[in-house]
Amino acid sequence: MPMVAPERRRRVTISDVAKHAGVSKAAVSKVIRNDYGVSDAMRERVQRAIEELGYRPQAAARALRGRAFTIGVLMRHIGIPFYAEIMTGLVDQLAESDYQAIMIQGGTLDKTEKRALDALIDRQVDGILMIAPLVGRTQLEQVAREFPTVVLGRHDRSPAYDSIVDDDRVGSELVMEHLIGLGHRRIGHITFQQEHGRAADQMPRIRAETYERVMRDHGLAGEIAVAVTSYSEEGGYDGARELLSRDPRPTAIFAGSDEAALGVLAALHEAGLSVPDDVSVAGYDNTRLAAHPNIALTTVNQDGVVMGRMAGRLLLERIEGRTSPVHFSVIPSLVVRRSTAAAR
Amino acid sequence: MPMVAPERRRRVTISDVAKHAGVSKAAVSKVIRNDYGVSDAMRERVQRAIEELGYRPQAAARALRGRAFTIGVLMRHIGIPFYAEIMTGLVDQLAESDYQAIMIQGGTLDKTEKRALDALIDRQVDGILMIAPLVGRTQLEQVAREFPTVVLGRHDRSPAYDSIVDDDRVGSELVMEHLIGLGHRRIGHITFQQEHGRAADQMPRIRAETYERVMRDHGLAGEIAVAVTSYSEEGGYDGARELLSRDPRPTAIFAGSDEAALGVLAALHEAGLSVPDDVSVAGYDNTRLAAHPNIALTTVNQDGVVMGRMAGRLLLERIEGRTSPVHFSVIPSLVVRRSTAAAR
DNA sequence: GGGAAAATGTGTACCGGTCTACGACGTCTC
DNA sequence: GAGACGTCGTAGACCGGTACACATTTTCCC
Repeated sequence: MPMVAPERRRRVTISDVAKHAGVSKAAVSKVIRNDYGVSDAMRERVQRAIEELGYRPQAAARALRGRAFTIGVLMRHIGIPFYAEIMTGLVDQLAESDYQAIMIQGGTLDKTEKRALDALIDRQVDGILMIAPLVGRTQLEQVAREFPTVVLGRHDRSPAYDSIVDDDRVGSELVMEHLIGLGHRRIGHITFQQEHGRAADQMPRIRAETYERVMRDHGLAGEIAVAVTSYSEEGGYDGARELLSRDPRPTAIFAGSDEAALGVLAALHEAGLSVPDDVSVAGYDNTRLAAHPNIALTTVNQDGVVMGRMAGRLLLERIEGRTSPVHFSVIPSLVVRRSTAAAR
Repeated sequence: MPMVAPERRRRVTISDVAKHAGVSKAAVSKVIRNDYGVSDAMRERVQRAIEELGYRPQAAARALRGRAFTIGVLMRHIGIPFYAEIMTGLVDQLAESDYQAIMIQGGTLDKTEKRALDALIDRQVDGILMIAPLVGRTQLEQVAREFPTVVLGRHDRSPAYDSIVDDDRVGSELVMEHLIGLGHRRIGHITFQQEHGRAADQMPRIRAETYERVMRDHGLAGEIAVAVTSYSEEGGYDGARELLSRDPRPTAIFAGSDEAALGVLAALHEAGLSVPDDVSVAGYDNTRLAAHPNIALTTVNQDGVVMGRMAGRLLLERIEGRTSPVHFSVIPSLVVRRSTAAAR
């Protein structure tokens, strides 16, 4: 018996459908795209043929002339719970449209992010969602001029793109008023220093400035203590050690992010200090971890799902032709857990 | 002064490059693809033109005839730290090639996963990495027959695709021997019940079976106690409550995943039981959280980075034409932390 | 020096869709 | 009943690359 090669059967194309339905390619195309000038009879006929053959249009071919029906999402890493929330919202919003979201990791270097962004552009995405991108404002605007773009998590507005941000000022105020309300005076803050010469990300700056302003507003200017490290767990750890080395040490620490707050908790644990008895700790982001009983971190919740859904809506609008920019701000809320308590 | 429309300048194409360099399109294409039959002079000349014009080939156009240089990754959700590790390995491996990885979320339903998989296929990816997919084996094989496919985290092998798994048998043995070595006898286990009629995911079954086997091997058949919930935090919580309701209650719990172990910790916390004094807890996966001092979970480490890198390698090989299947197994290791201690 | 073989460059069909232009037909209006 | 107009369907150029066939030149070898 002769060995037959496992025939890699060709994918069904629009021509196959046209032939099967006894109509022209153009007609099938019209039906697919819900274009004007199709009779009910034609629509039904073509749709049955599509059904029978199991036809699915090929995005690459569509992209060449029309749209790819693809939204590209650029993020530093996956694995960040807040990003997952954003995606949930985005996917939910896109579910009713014909668009699909694909994600790509940009990493934490300018170079790798650039490569990832190019990769999206090369793949002819119809719109781009950039989550907390590193890229400079000028290049960002250049991209935005060519493709519908929504930037999430960056405070530098531009008429060229839409932006979605959490109102970090409000969120930081919530934390600070909470701590001060508990009687704390020596409150330390951990912030994130951008690389030199990069104007990109104002978010840590806003949180830090709000911290300082609220301190001053309450006559605590002399107690201001900021550790400049990063928003990572390591950054929180290092920052906490720096703050704890002060004499007298702070009775509360407002970490700029939950990640950093985790590092703070680790440092306190190591130093034999108890939370919240010796030191109160607050974070920002309300990551899933923060809710765990062993962590129970007081933090700020920003609704990632809402942000993601909004991102989807804005992108679809831009794809449909809107050119006037929209800047959307989400009001955060405070989530009080066991990591903060009255000062002693 | 007349208002000039912000001219959306056309993207540079291969023809532009050809014209600029004074050669044919075909020649440029050859240079790009590193094809045979290009002189050094030609190569240099074309490359300079590409440089000068800032040309980048369009993936959609390439895909139509040749390759898209894209690897599609299908995962349930982003936001899972272990997946992030896999991606790190994959991206690292692909960095030296011309391929780019894009990700898509399949969700936890058959229907949404199917849609996501179709979306990848419609986008003409050259290879697919499926991380713990839900899809049935038959359909999986069908996809694999048409596209180079690597499946990660599923134990059902097939000649049609490559698979990468953690050796769950070894990992579970490590945990169990550790607990038994500490003197525990009443050890409970939390496992994940697949939906009815789905043969998909044997992984929880292997962990559970190994648990039972080791118990029996040590003459502890009578102490076997399994809670069937899920691998999520909620599942762990529910499972722990079920196990704790026994009399006498177990002195140790082996949760099938770190996620579930977090839920176990929450339940114990709520019940006023101390870890590890009253109950020892072990997980599986060594997520980043497990390492945090406030959690300090004994768990099994599987090297996601290695798995991701291997996935990349296998995919590239398949794209290059390999058809014989490869099944790769990663040997896990035990990470002992403070959540386990000698039985009292 | 001559013929074969290897190296190099080009022309062009083709991939699978979209979109524009146009023709055929039916309906309405006066 | 003629012209205007709206509706519906089709032909075929086109998007930006790739790949094959082929022409031309160069190299090699005896």
